[in-house]
This record gives sequence, structure tokens and C-alpha cells, in this order.
Amino acid sequence: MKYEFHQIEEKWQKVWKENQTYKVTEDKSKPKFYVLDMFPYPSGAGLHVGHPLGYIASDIFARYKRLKGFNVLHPMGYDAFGLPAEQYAIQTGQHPADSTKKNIKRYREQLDKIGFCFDWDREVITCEPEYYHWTQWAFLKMFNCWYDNKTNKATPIESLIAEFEANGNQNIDAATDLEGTFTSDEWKSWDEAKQEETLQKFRIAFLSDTMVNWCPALGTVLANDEVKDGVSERGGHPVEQKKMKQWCLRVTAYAQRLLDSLDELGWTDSLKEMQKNWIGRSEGATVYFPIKDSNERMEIFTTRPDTIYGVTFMVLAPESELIEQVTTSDQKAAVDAYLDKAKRKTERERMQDKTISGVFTGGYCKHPFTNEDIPIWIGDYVLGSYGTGAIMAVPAHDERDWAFAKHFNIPIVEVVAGGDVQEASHDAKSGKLVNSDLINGLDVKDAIPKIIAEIDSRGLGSRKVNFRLRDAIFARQRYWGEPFPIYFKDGIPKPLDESDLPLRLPEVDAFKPTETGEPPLGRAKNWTTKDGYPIELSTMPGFAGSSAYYLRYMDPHNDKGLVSKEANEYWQDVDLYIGGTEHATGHLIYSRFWNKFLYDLGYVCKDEPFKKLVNQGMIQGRSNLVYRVKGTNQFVSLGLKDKYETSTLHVDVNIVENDILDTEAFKKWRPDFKDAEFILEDGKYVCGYANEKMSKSLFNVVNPDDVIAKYGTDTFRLYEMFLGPIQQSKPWNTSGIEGIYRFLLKVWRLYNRDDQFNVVDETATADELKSLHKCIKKVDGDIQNFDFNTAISAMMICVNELSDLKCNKREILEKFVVMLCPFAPHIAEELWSLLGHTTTVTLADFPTHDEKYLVESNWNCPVSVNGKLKFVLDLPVDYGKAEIEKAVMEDERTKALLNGKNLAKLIVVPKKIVNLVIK
RNA sequence: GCCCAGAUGGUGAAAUUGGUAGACACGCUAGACUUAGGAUCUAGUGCUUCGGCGUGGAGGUUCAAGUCCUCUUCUGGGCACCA
Repeated sequence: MKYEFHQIEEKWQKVWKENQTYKVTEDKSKPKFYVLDMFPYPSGAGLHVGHPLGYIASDIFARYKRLKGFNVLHPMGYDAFGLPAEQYAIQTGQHPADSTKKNIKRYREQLDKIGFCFDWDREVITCEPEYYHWTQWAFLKMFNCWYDNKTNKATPIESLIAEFEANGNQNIDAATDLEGTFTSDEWKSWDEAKQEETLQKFRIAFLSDTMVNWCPALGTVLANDEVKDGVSERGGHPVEQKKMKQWCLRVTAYAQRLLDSLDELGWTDSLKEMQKNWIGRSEGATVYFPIKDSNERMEIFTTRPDTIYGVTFMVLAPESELIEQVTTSDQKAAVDAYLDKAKRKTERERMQDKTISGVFTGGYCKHPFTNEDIPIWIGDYVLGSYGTGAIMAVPAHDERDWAFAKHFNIPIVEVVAGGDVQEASHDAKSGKLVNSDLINGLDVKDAIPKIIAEIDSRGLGSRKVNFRLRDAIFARQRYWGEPFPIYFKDGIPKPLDESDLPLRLPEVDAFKPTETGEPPLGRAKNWTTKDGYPIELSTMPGFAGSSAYYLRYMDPHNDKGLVSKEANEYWQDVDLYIGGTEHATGHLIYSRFWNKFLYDLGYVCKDEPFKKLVNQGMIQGRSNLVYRVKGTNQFVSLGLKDKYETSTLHVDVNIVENDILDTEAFKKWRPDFKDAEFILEDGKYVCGYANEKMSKSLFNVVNPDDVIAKYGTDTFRLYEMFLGPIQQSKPWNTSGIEGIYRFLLKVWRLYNRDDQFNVVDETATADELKSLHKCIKKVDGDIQNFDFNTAISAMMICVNELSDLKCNKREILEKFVVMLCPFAPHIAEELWSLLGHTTTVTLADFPTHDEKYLVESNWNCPVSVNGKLKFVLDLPVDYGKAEIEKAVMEDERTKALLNGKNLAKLIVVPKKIVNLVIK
């Protein structure tokens, strides 16, 4: 028999499908293990060789765990709602539902060819009503909850309303936008609209009139993580700041918890660091500065309250509502002119423009300690969206304040010794305080708590923790998303009843967005409740559907709830999550928030969803380049190109092999190259190369289907893993794939000699056992550490050794095939069945190594003098320190080396090296 | 500007975590078999002036450093007027 990989792979994929080999149920007799991939977004381009990298790794791990006796949940689905799918549909003139369906079909075909062990019975597709039912359900729960800071959890809104009716809000400590207090009488005196307006400031899903990232080209608002450098992440369209009424999620209520539980997670440090930065906790104080000749006060946030005696001016963000009050009549014209100019700048321009600008309002504050007058300025280096949108400026000890003060000639007062504050700001977080009355002489770290205590006791403010994290803007003025289960009665938002879910996405005659922001759902007919009340027109953003999909896999067909208690208690959480870093500040924050919310309400049993997370690197494209001699149709090979004046062109990597161009295919590639001529070197045309993003326009996209057609999927799987460490980004390059194919061929020949199955029931030799057990030990450890590349190397070594030994013993080969199974399951199944098994290899036990076969009779003991290797001594492997020492000292060569010299020290580390130190 | 990760042959990469650097694979060279080879097998392959030298560079700790410490250069990623 030959190694007919296509036949073998097709055969076993069919067997797995027919036998439902990978279907899992909650089996309490086995320990569970949940391996999850970040489900794909089915784009129009299909999968390229970069996509399966993580899927192959997780598949290997899932198969390994199964062989180790775990009940493994390894599901797959599609993140199908959202902006890119809709953009693709618009561009290709299709309905997003149709294009999504087609794309999913294509993805499935491609995934199936790779031979994954997914339980497809558990597939979830986020755009299907059976799934988004539970996205809407979770939203309703968030709408109907507030966050109680006293108990530190989300709590049903009824308890808040009851408290308002009894005592107003004075005893409430909640995550809220509300400022000030009201009494129960006041609450009762308000009409429904006013009451609801107040409740919105407490709900976890709430409507808010807020500054949003508005993207005119996409016709929608975007969340902060969807905006990079002032342009949309999708498509790179400009984004502007606009005040709009929007649905938001109160993610900030969970900021501290999201930060705290990060420590327990088995994620990489860099990913945790990214989330920490995104959450952006900073400790400091809020301080009130009374406004001169007014009852109002200006609230600021500072991390350096110790520098308060160095304040020489205050700055308001151009968006600040205080501006109107503090601006004097003679400054009004100047202020208006400045604000007008500031407003016309987009966020991006404001970020890029590093020139100092500002204007004096004419108004003053009183310094809370010294009672001196402090001028109030407006400056666009202060952000309206962070802290209170106002700062106390300490030019001596803050670089930005210093630049502003220098520019406008404002005094600079030193309060921390150690720098020359007239020359540059001294931002050090240590040093002695000067010119600071109460805290003079203290070091910064002691001055901070002292001054906060002082601020607190005088009622001038309080200790305060600020977060950079913003509430998530949760509405999109687009068609392709989950409809909100909210209707409006007299303009007041009301939740739909849970029994009315799912609220199906209606048909519309045109689903394209509008530049002005009227959502497409406005065109839907009868988009009202049974009673005729209008339903919310926005849809939910892409991250809504992906925030709880891992829970749905536990119980995908449940029509009573997102996940049943039994299923959730069995599967608990994701033991291993594999995906890219690009979701660090989006999906991975939102799901953690979503999960914690459901945890608070008791719907899930774990506070954190993803126990361990591995980030796979990206596979870049390896573009090939050809060099056309200018003005001709001649192409010159890489080595000769410097002799000509050339222009460089990208060429389709599929007609290049190992950088050698297939010149005939090139002529057929494009009509204008039909008559191309080639200047060859050694009879070949050698192409240049460049590592770039894998993209259609660079002709460097490699489709896994093509690789599989040529070498088979077992080779493809092994090769992707052999390319290097899973976490590392690397360019795709097929030049080494032959080596992997040869490896599988060698494996095949181990079981089949001269095309005949040839395995015998004989006792294995010590060498054979040693080779196998060494390999098992290495592969077992490597899989657990995700070092798949070195595991494969170990198996290659083993196969080479067994081939040299001409080993065809069942005892050895049976164990080897099980070990190979997670990596190359199809060939493993075939060999397993050739070995006479009637069940699939999936049900076998992963072999365990036995140290006794690894013990060597002798080992080489290197002996060095002053760090230089002098000779090697053969010693019994069980020698201890003293015996090694004795053997070394008695050796003739040692005596020769020591001849007349003094031995200063002898360092013996068993099984390592012996060092003689000679003076 | 701040934070994180990384740098090892012609190439992808290993290195039991401080112990003979370059395993394994690609590529390359030579040979064998062959009508043929993009098949298979065998041998060689870090550099070298054959003394040695070698893990981006410069120092340091150590009997011993790719691995630990200090400084530095470059590359990739994240955040960015966050008070």
C-alpha cells in the first residue's frame, strides 16, 4: 500500500462525520475540558493559510486532552453580524443575510478539509434568531439592573426604585452619572419621564446624551476600540466627535473588578498589560476650587495633589459647561472665537496638532488653601472626556502645564525641589516639598496622603480613583445587527417582555446606511409593538453577539435560557482560549464584563470566562517580486537586476516555487505578459521576496485548499505547527513543507514495507523502547507547553531512529500512532485500523512514558579546567557527587593536568559538567 | 513620550532554564541507484588565515552566560495631550 493521503483523509473525515465521533455530551464520569477558538468572522475572502493556525493548535490540544481521558468541549461557530459583513454585502450588491450564508458555507467547506474535531452539533451563528434571542435577553437584563457599589454587583432596578421612593438617593452608592441628591418627596413629585431620565443614569444598559465617535462614511457611531488614530478601524474613514443620544453599557462600573481579576488569569503578561492600560486606573484626588464671586465651584482631578501649592492657573476643556459662567464680558469675544476654532477641528486634527493654544476666560478661582486668585483658562490639551474636563495646572511639575505657562507667560512656582523649573518642568515623583506650607519638607510619597487627608477633613474634595475606560457605546445606525428589545411610549424607553423575544430583524427594502444617521430600520414596515408603539431603530454592535457565545456552546439548543444551570455547572468556563491579540481591548474586555454581569445575577457560576488564553501570531504573506526592465517587456532575474534599470512588480505567489518563477505560467497569468521575455540566471528566473500583510492586492494570499490538494491536510497541519512557536508572527513560506511530507512518508513506511503492511508481534529491544519513551516524554511535555514545533521535531527524531533500527514491532508502533494522532489524525486513524483496531484512535489512551527505559548505562561526563573543556569521561549514570569526584580525580588525564599545580576548587554537578579550578 | 515583547548559521528555528550553542527541518555540496527526477538513499554543511572566533553592540557577575545584572542599538506590538 502506498501513502494515498487524499483517499485516507477523505475516508476518515467521512467516518468521523457518520459516527459523530466528536459529539460530546455532559458526561459526569469524566473530567471536563473546554477548548475554544475565537470564532471566525465569515468575510467574503474565505480562509487563508493564516486563519487555521490557531484552530490547528487548539485542535491538537483538544485531541490530546481527549486521549488523556477528558470529556472535551471543542465547538465552532460564526460571528456573523456586524459592520464588515454588511459592508461586504453592500459592495457586492447582496443582502447581508445571503452573503453571510454563502460565506459561512465557504468557510465550513474549508474548515472541513482540515479535519478538525469540532462538535458541529453545537454550532452557533450570531445572526440567527435562536442565538440573538439571548443577546437581546442579556441586554434586557442590563437595562433592568443598576450597579450597587456597596455590594459590588449588578442588582435589579426594582430595589433602586423602592429605595428612591423610601429615601431618595442619599443612601445610594451606585455607578451613576447622576450628580447631587434628591429626596423621596422629590422623586414622587416627578412625572414618569423625569423619573425614567433619572433611572437611565443608573441602568447598566442606558440611553445617554453623550459625545460619540461618529463616522459619516459608515453612517454609524463606533466604540472607542473601533477607532484607531482618529479613523475607523474598518475602512479607515475619518471619525468625528458628535453629541448624540445613544445606548451605552456601563462597563465602567466593572473597571476595578476587571482590573483585579486579571491577576488570576493564565494570560500572557503583555495581554494583561494591554488591558491594564486600556482600563487605565489612576489614583489621586478630586479637589474643588471655588469660583470667585460665585456660589459655583470647579471640580478637578489630579494625581499629584501634593503639588497643589504650585497651582498658578486652571484650565477647562473647550467642551466644558463651566465656560459660559466664568467668562467675563470683555473676554467673551476672544473665548467665542477660540471655541469656534476648537469645535471645527476633528478629533484627529486636535490630536495631531501639538501647537499650544488657549484663551483666558477672564474668570478666577480661589485657591482652596491659600485663598489666592487663580486665573481660569481654556485649553484644548485638556480633554472633555477624562476626569472632570478641568485641571489645576502646576507648570513647575507638569510638562504640558509648563509649556502652556511659558507660551502665555504665566508664573511658574516650584514646590518640589530638585530641578530648575524655569528651564524645564520637574515631573519627578520624589523629592522634598518646598513653598508648600502644610506639607513643606515632606517627600512626595508622604506629602500625597497628608494633603489628601487635609483636603478631606476641610471638605475641599476627596481621594479619588479615575479610570481611562469609557462606557461602551452600544448602538449602531446600521441594519445588520441585533434589534434592541426596546420600544418607546410617549418618548420613554420601555423594555419588551422577555416572552416577546427574539425580536426578529425586520425586512427592509433598502438596508444601506444614511450619512445623516437615520437608521435603516426606520424603513421597516410595522416596526412597532402589538400596541403600535415604535421600536428602537438602532441595532447592536458587532461585539454584542460575541460577548457570550462561549456560554451558548455549553447548551446551544436550549430555548428556555442562554445556558441551563446543569450545563453551565458541568462545563464551568473555558479552560483554553486561542485567538489573536487584536481583540485585547475589544472582545476580551466586553466578554469579561458581560460574564461578570451574568455572574452577578447568578446565571453563570464563574466570574471569569477564559481561564487560560494563548495568542497565536499572525501569518504574514511572503510576496514574490519580479523585475521588469524599464520600457520593455523583459524581466530580469533577481541576481542580475542591478545591471538594468528596473521596476518592481508583485507576482502571484502561486506561480512561484521556492522563489523560482514558472515562466510559462507567468505568460498566461495576465494578457499583457503574454510576450514576456526573461533574462535568466543558471537557466532559472529567481524572484525577490518581501514579507507583508497577506492580501489579495499583493498576490501573496495562499489558500489552504491548494496546499491540502498538493500535500494533504496532515502535512498542512504539521507544517503550520512546525513553522515556529505558535505565539510568534511569521511569514508563510512553503519551502520547508517537503520535509514534513517526507516525515509522514517515513512514518508510513515504518508500518508498511515494500507497500505491504508489515508490523509484527515481537518484543521490542531496549533501543527501540528508549527511542519511543524519550519521544513520548518530550511530546507530552511539549503539547502541554504549546511547543508544538519541538514536539514534531521529537517525533521526527524518533521515526529516524526507529527506521534505522528497522523497527516494526507492534508494541512500539501502536503507541507511536496514538502520539501522532493529535497532529496528523487521518494517517493515524489509517495506521490504527491497519493495526487491526475497529474503534477510532480517538478513543485510545495517550501513551505515558516510563523512565526505566530512559536510564542510560553510561553518560559522558565533560571535565573542564577553568571553564575550558579538557576531556570527556564515561561514567555510570547512577554515580553520585562523591563517586564522580573520585573518578575524575583518579583519571590519568586529570593527574596530567594537575601536574605540579594546586587544585583550588572542584565543582561537581551530577549529570552535568565537572569543573576543576586551578590556581 | 510611556509600556510590553523580541534580536541565535544561507533560511525557519532548538538549547534539559546557568553546564559541550546551532537539535530538527529547509536549502546547499558531493556521491549511489536511475532512461529520467521536483523520487529515494549515503556523507558533508556556523565562521575560520586551522591559532582560534562565534547567540545585535559595549561592559559586568561566575569555574562556566544565548540564558543573570548595567548601559546601548535596532525590530515588532500596544497606549498616547489620561492631568
